[in-house]
Parts: sequence; structure tokens; C-alpha cells
Amino acid sequence: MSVNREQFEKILREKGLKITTQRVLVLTALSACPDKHLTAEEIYELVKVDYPEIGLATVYRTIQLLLELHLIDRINLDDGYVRYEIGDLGEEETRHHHHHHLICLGCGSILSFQDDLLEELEGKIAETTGFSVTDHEVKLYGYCEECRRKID
Amino acid sequence: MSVNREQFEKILREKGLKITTQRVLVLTALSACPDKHLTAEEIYELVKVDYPEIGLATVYRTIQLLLELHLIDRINLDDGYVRYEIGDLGEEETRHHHHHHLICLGCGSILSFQDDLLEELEGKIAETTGFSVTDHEVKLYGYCEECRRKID
DNA sequence: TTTGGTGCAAAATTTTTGCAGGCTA
DNA sequence: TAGCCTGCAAAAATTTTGCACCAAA
Repeated sequence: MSVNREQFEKILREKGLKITTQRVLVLTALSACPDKHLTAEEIYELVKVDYPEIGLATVYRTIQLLLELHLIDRINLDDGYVRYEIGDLGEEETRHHHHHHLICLGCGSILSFQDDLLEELEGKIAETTGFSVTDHEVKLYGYCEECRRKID
Repeated sequence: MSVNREQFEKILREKGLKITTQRVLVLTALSACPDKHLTAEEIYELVKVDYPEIGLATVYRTIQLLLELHLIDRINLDDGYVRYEIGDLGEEETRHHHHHHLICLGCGSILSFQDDLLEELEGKIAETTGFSVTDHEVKLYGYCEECRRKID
């Protein structure tokens, strides 16, 4: 589950940060498009619809803040854009597992999926390298059903 | 195994591309640092040692070319830099599996590892979504042995 | 010789920063 | 009211492009 507005306001208050229209709108835009993987520019355009006076610099500053609060995730889908999406809300210990991304090399579409198959791998790594894994990000490349049909 | 110079020259020749000192030196720099994850700027600085007249634009154009030839991989370790590393040479069908990266959140060090544990997952995905996976990239975040000791 | 490749500089992008003024608490 | 936050514009940083010249084939 992602943050709702009240939770967000509570988080800001607890950190001594101010609740501003801009911050709420940026988070709202990301919440409204959970699987859209928006760029900073896209977020800016979305927020401008309801609040035309917002500046792009504020969007960047807010993104930075939301990242630090772990409310959103930065993702890079190798299309040359840095993107952001609303994160799962959770305790520190269970926050680890964002969903992953299936990237179609044919049409560029993105499918998200959830899977904890890597837990086993994480254990193995801890054993062999001494590295304790707390989080992971997986990108899978391939061809979606539709593109596969086109190719054949 | 990564490309050697002769293989590289052969590939260029077959594609009707010219073998230039700059192209050879950029590839050589990347080959010499298989686990260094160099940025464009770093590659530029490295090549300049032996060939001071090279331009940064040429480095970018060469990186682009090497990516298209699948001789190098672009990686993003979330430190704000786009990085490149020499890729494994292989047939189209077996090229899938680059190694993956363990990123230490403490000291920023990167460990590379190879694992095919995702094969199982790929099968599962094909079944449930119709998406055929041809490649994957995994990043694992955590704390390396040294940083773990410091924390405790 | 021909064509593609290069270096340089300028342009285009993307992101960050400084500062004066505005708004939240 | 005090200080954080914002908008604007300028700056910084990164990558791309135009063009004349050079070099590989």
C-alpha cells in the first residue's frame, strides 16, 4: 500500500517539515499513476494542470525529499530517462521488496510484478561473500505476448 | 570472455565500420578495467593518457557504437552516474547473462557476481504473463562484510 | 579517392543552486 | 513572526550535434 495524504502529512510533521500544496500535489500525482513511471518533467506537467504556478525546481526538490523519506522509488528503465514511482509503505524491515519490471524490447511496454524468489539467492550471497542484502531491484528484458506474435 | 582486439577489428570490418585508434583505445580502456564501471568522463581521461588529442564527443560516439554492437553494457548504480563495463562475448542466445551487482549502502563498493537463479523465475513469468524473458539485470543492495562490522 | 570518423565548439538536455519574496506553523 | 519553502533565472553538468578536416580502406 502506498501512502495516503494523511499519512504523508503526519510524516512531514514528525520530521518538522512543512506541509505545502506543492509537496502534496507531487505525491498525489505519483500516487495516481502507480505504474506509470513518471519522469520529473512529466510530474511537473501533471501538477501544473491543477497548480500552474509550480516551478520545475520545486518538483526536483520534492522528488529528492520523497526519495529520502522512502515514499517513492527512482527507477531507470534504460530508455534514457530517470523515472519515479510511488513506493510501498511499510516498516523499515519489510520495505525491501519493491516490485520488479518486465521491459518489452519490442514495444517498450513495462509490466510490473512481485516476487520473492530472490530470497534464496540473498541467503546464498550472505554465505559466500559476507554481504548482507537488504534490498534488490530486478529488471527483466524480453518480449511481451503481443510483440511475440508480431515477430512470429 | 570479453572481446580481444582482433575480434573487435573483425566485427568492425564485417559491419563495414572503420578501425580507428580511438575506437580501439576506448574498448581497451574498458577491457582493462572489467569491474570498474567507468563513466564516459573516466573513459575519456583514461584514453587521454595515451592519446591526448581524443575528444569527449568521440568517446560518447564510441560508447554508443559499442553498446549497439553489444560489446559493452550500460549500468546504473544509482549514484547519479551512467556507467559502462565490458560485456561478455557470446552467441546471441547465450549472451543473456551478464553478471549482477552487489551495492554496499555503507561504503558504495560494488561486488559483481554471476548467478542463474533467475532462470526459474523467467519460466514462471513466461507461464503467467506470456512475456518471454531474454535478459535480466539484478542489483542487490546491502552492506558488505567490512561495513557490517563497523555498524555492529 | 571516397566515405566514414574525428575534434572542436556550440547547442540541447537535464538537474542544481542562489536569492528575494511568500507561506506554514 | 521566524524560518522553511517556493519560483524564477542563472549556473552546472551531461550528452548530442554541426561542420570542416582527416584518415582508413
